[in-house]
This record gives sequence, C-alpha cells and structure tokens, in this order.
Amino acid sequence: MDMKQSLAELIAQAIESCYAGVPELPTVADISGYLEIPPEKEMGDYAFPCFKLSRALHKGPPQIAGMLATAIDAPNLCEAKQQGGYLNFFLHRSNFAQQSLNAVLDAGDRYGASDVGANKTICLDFSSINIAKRFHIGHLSTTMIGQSLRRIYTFLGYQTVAINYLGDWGTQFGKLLCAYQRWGNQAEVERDGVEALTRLYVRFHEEAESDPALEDEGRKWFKAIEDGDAEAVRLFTLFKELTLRDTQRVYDMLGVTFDSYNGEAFFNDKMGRVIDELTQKKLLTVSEGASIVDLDEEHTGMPPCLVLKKDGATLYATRDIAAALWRMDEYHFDKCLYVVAYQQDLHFRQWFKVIEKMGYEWAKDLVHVAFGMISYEGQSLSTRKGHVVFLEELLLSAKEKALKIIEEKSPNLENKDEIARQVGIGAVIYADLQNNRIKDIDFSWDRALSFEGETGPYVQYTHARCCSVLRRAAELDPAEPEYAALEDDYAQELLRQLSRFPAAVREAAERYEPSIMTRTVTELCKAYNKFYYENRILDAESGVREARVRLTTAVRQTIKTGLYLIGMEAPERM
RNA sequence: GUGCCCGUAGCUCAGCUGGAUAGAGCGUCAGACUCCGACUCUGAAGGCCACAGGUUCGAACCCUGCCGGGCAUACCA
Repeated sequence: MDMKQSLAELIAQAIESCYAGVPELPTVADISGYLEIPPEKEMGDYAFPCFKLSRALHKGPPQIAGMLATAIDAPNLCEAKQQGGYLNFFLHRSNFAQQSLNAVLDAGDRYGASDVGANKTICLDFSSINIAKRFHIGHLSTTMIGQSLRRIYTFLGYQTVAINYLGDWGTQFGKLLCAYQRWGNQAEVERDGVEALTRLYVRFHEEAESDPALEDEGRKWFKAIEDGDAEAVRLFTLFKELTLRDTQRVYDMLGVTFDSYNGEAFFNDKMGRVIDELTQKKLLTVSEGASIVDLDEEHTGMPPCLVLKKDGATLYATRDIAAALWRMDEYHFDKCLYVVAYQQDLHFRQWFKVIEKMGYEWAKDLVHVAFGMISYEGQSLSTRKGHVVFLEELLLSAKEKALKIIEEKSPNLENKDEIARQVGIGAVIYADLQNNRIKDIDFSWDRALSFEGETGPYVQYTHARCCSVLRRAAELDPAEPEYAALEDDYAQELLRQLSRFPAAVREAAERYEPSIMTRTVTELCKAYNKFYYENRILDAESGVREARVRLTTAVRQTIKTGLYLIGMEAPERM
C-alpha cells in the first residue's frame, strides 16, 4: 500500500472534476512528487501545496485548495482540509493503523524489500586493505559503508558482488622483503603476523635514511616478485596470507564478508589490453616521456591521466581501468561502486573519463562513493609515526565497556560475552554510519564508545524492549485487535515512521547513503519509546492490547531489519 | 593558481532535492520509576542557516560573487 500514490490519485480526480479541460494539468506522478509531510501535526499527515497549480489554473492557491477540499470525498482514507495555500490530509486513523500494520506484518522480515534490482548486478569495491598493514580506524568507513550498501542493494533484489581490491602490488613489498631478509625471521612473522611486518617496514624506512642503498635493494626485491622468483614469491605469498589471517579476525567481528579478493596483483597481467585498446583508439600520447590520456579537450579542467610511467611501468589508474574492464566482462554489472575516501576524487574522475573516451557507455555506471577523512586528535593517521588507533583494539574496548555496563545493569543475563560483543561493536558501527558519509570525522574514544543518546545501544535497547514486551504478550490469550486503540498521537507517529521505512531503504540505495537507514531506525525507536511511555500495553483491555502488541511486533521487526541493513546485530536481551 | 568538497545551537550533526514557526543528540538547568526493561521519558535555555546579491508567490536548499576550512593538483596508491 502506497499512501502517496492513493492520495495522488484522489487529488488528480478532484482536479479533473473541478478544472476539466484546463491544459497542462499535473499527472498523478507529478502530484505524488509534490506531496509532502507537514512540519506540525495540526497540519495533518500529508500536504499538497497548491502553489504548484496556481499558474496553470490562474487561481490563487488558497482558492484551489478550497475547491479541491470540497471535491474530495473518501472518508475511509482521509479527510482533506484547506489551510492557507495547502490542501492538508488527515488520514483516517484506525484504517491507517490497520493498513500500515498489515503491510509490515504481512511482509515480515521482507518489509521494505523489493525486486526492483532483479536481474541487475552491482559490484561494490570496498574495504580494499593493504597487505602488511594493520586494519585501523581509517579503514572502518569504507568497510561499513560498503557492507551496508551491499545489504541494502541485496535487500532490493540486486545481485551484489563484494570486492576486496587488495593492495598487494608495488615497490613497498620489495622493501618489505628486503627488510625481512636482513632483520626478520619466519618464526617471528608467523607469531606476530602483520604486527611483525609493520615493524620490519618501519625499520626499513629508518635505516634507509642513513643507508640509501637499501632503496635500490628494495626495488631489486620487487623486481624479483615481478619476475616470479620462487623465494620472493613464496615470502610474499606468506605475507599476504598472514595479513588476510589477521584481518579476518576483524571482519569476523564486524560480520563482513567478500565475494572476491582480486586485488592489484590479480590484474597485473591484464593491463596489456588497456594499453592496446588505448593505442588502437588513438587516445594515448606521450608527454614528458610518460604515456598519458589527455582529458582537457572538452575543457574538463582535468589534468591528463597517466597510464604508463617514463620507464614503461603501469600506474594505479592503469590497474583500475584494467579491473573495471575485467569486472564488466566477468559480472556484467549495472553499476560498479567504489567506496573510497574523497581524497581520490580526481583520480576516479580521471579514469572514469578515460573509460568514457574509450567508447564504453557504461562509464556512467561507475560511481565513486566518497566519504570523509578520519583524523585522530586533529592529526592525520600515521602507522609509521604510531599515531593510529587499530580497529581490533577499538572493537575490543567497545566490547569491554559494554560488558561492564551489562554486569552492572543486567547481571543475570545469559551469554553476557556474546551480547557485549554485539552491543560494543554495534556502538562503533552505528557511530560510523550515523552521519552523511562525506563528513570528516575526528576520531574520539569518548564519542566512539558513547552509549548514551542517539547511539547503537539506544536502538538495540529499544529492540530488546520490544522483545521483552512480546515475550510476555505471548503468554496471554490472543484477541481481535481494535485498531481504534491506535488513534492517539503517539501510536500514529509511530505508524508514520513505520510506513516511511520502505521509501527510506530506496533512498539510501539511490544516494548510496547508509546514514539514511541509521536515522530512520533511530526515529522509529524514539517514536516507540514515547509511545511505550504513554501507553500501557500488556495490562490494557484485550482488543486494545492486541492492537498495541501488533504494533510492537511491527516495530521490533522493522528495527531488526534496519539494523541488519546498517550491519548491526539486534540482541533480544541486553 | 585551478578543480572538487564542507561552513546550520557551546559541541557533533539532521533537514525528506524549493514550501508552513529551522530540528535532533551531547552538554547545561529543571522534572518523571509502589507500574509492561530508567541503556527510558518530559520540559527549559540556546540560531543573522559564514557573508552579500540574484531567481521565485516562497530559499538553509537553486544561480553569481565573496570569506573561512579540508582535499587534490604527472610518473606513490
């Protein structure tokens, strides 16, 4: 049931009957687009601004609203009133309650889902960790935004491909091998994993300052990897496995999974095609010794895209282009999203343009889903300087804090450890996805571990509260619901929040913006807590109770779905 | 210099793509548990929506300019 659609049809009929024959009347779709939700309850549930019709009808908006108000007669759906230039709709409260509740309860955990994405594929390139680097808070946003978008698109019926485009190629790995040969040993790296690799890498840079010859040695080792030297490849493969092993612990805590780990190394032998095609399409020119694609012919203001270095080596744009071509062949994606920080905006605009110039119309389906920078105490993160917060450390702290609160407030809870994990990590995820992704974040322990106000635990608490009510309700005799019991303002506001949920999912997908889900779920929880405070549920008269229980069931279900879509778990007790 | 992004309450941020008196959380102050989970709820104080023009019946939102900040700007990724 789509309320906007129903109202729009009603309005269209009214316009037709009042102003038959007038040219340029709006269509039902236009009207549906104009409909808005008024800022105050006194103004009704929906509003149609008649200013839009003023010109076509040559009448004042209040006059039009008045005419339409008298022409509309649908007592079971709503009452229409003229207020200023607005035509305001007051929904028939108990019918609205019944319809909106049924919509949720009939759909169950599919409420808000859809099949608009059927037979369409979306590739999501996110998280994209670097080999030999520990997972830190700078990787959280790409990972959780990607994960959330993946769930949202899947929920809307799309086929999704989650790709962890590993940073597993480049001269830095030659340096690492060099450092390992000089100062490392297998037992140490196997024991300490990425930690040990990082130490080696840091030491390399320290020593290289006084011994520049190391740089050459590093390059030599990288060449060895490139040439397939057995020992170099063995070591590099080992480092890669160690990194993935360590990182997997974090992914497991966050509940994140991938369909592909094809990273830079995977595409290393697939770049000839890019060069061949660019040459054949006469897009490649040589400038200052490097091979470039000029992008300023159409005055885009963009600097050229470098495809080959002076020495003939490929660059990261080359690799990204190769990867995009390969993914199109492999997955036939309808969209390919790159969840990468906004620093790389120019880079993406450049190589997207190259794809376009190559004649691929699907260049328009490549989307850079940019997000803000994360800093720590006002400074940029730096593993090398030790100015960094590791994700594992953060998640474990969050869990610990949750456990402490649980011990205090719910000492008899079963599975305290598991619940603490869900709550602590939920708090971190929620905080990460709370605001528009483009916002910069200055990480603070206080904020990341805050459990008060609009936070993850607040939403999870509301869910647990619903579950608690429903557990008790299950012991009582069922009854026929009396929807008239849901006519109060608190229940109506709650129903409105529920009815908006499906549109919120669609909008989150359209705007690649998980925070829309976070906020929608939060508003739903606020509305439920107010409703709960104002209305008795279990000890109400049976018909009333049943209606309120059904409402609680719908809320519980929708919170759970919403949390799932932002990558959070919904414990039933906490 | 040029390009992209961001300026909304003391702090962190929403604002449904142009609508009615600009909202929330934190913090501050004042309240509500003999009652279904107080990790909850209620109220108060707090605003030249950076600034100036323009378009419009109507602008925090669109256009132009300007100020402040971030990022990027050829052989790292």
